[in-house]
Amino acid sequence: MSRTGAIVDEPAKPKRTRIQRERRELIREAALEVFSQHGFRGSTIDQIAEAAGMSKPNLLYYFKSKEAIFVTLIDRLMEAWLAPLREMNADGDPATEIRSYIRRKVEMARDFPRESRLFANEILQGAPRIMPLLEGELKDLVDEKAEIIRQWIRQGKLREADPHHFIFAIWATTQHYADFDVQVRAVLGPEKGGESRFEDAAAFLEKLFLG
Amino acid sequence: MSRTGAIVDEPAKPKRTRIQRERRELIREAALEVFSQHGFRGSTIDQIAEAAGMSKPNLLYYFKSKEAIFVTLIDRLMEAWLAPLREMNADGDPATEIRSYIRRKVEMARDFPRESRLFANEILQGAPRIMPLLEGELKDLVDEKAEIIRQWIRQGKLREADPHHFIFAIWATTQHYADFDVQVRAVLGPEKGGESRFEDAAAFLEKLFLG
DNA sequence: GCAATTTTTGACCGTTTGGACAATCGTTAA
DNA sequence: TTAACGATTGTCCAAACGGTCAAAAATTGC
Repeated sequence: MSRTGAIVDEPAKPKRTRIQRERRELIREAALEVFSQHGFRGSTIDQIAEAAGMSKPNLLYYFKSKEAIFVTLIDRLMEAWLAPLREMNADGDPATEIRSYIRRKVEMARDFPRESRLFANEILQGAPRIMPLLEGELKDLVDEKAEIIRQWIRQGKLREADPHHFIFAIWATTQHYADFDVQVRAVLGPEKGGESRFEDAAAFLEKLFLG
Repeated sequence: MSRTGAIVDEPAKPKRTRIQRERRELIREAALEVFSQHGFRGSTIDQIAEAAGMSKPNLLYYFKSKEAIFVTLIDRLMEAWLAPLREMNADGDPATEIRSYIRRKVEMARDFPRESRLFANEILQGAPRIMPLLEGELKDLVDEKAEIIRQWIRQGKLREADPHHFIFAIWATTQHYADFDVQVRAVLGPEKGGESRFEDAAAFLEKLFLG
């Protein structure tokens, strides 16, 4: 009731020093690298510590457990993940809005593949840590945007289609280029698999969803 | 040179008894359940053994290591995985062939989600065990079918689009309903997330790719 | 029925892992 | 200068893990 206030989890007074902020960020970066490659269970604290250039006990001085690192990563990730969809504007031109959304998602697949894989891994394992978020914030956001798309369709500005599955299809196709990158590159081969593959994908997807 | 013949891996003479065949199949089923939920590193031999209703040493009597179980699973999986694409027939009606392919892939997402997740997991981790297959057999198959699609497009039977990315898009969207199932159900909610979601998805995807 | 073979298990082993701890080292501010 | 506090590390531990082994139990072939 008095000073501490919070019976719940997070530290009541983070009050981080400069070094703490820097080191925690350094650890997050290293952990992202390791977790996205090996998954949660497949990664060890030692690996993360080495990638961050510090000893294991030192890392555990900044994060009290492996789980704690993972959770802060997921938290940050979800923010960035929802942002592009949030920006879809009901008052904008439908084709332009959809096109922008696709472009941003492809750019994210290109520029933040580790984040995408981390997210995919979490969902694959049954989303044990973010289930409430999926059923709450995410569902609400999708429902809201689906309604916008439904109106665009009603106005004849977009092709007839189920808005929810429309959004799923954009997610699936764009994230595919991050999550299944090795397969994409293996199949395209050295010639077509160069860095142009993201531009090719974006062009293809625009046509697919708007053409 | 003489009797053994194979310098390579697999046992020259499997010569399995009835019990061995049954038990090995039982173990594969249990391993599929466990691996697809927790990934390779996240699964333990004990978990698999318990799921198969036997002791750990007993399981190791049938498969010499955890890795060995995983490998036979992947092998079987890849066969089933390539089959639908193999069936795409150059002499058939393009729309019908694509429609059938999409339907089969959606059915596989519905009926074999564990296999899909196992595969996704392997690719996510960089496909350490199936890279040669991706660059060889898979690439060849995709190139062959892409050529067929290219001709269909040239004949005006399909919309203009890059055949490789066209195939990727079908993979991504259909497998999404297996790999990201928890997210799909969370977003659709109890009403729309019932078992009809696969039929809805199939209908949506047909329109998307052929409409 | 019995010997040979296959199947099953309890006990065990070395290694890896997440994490705790106390001691040390560095920094800072009075 | 020094006391207080922040940062770092070597050492250690208990649990979990993959896998072995010898011996027991069950099955099979005669």
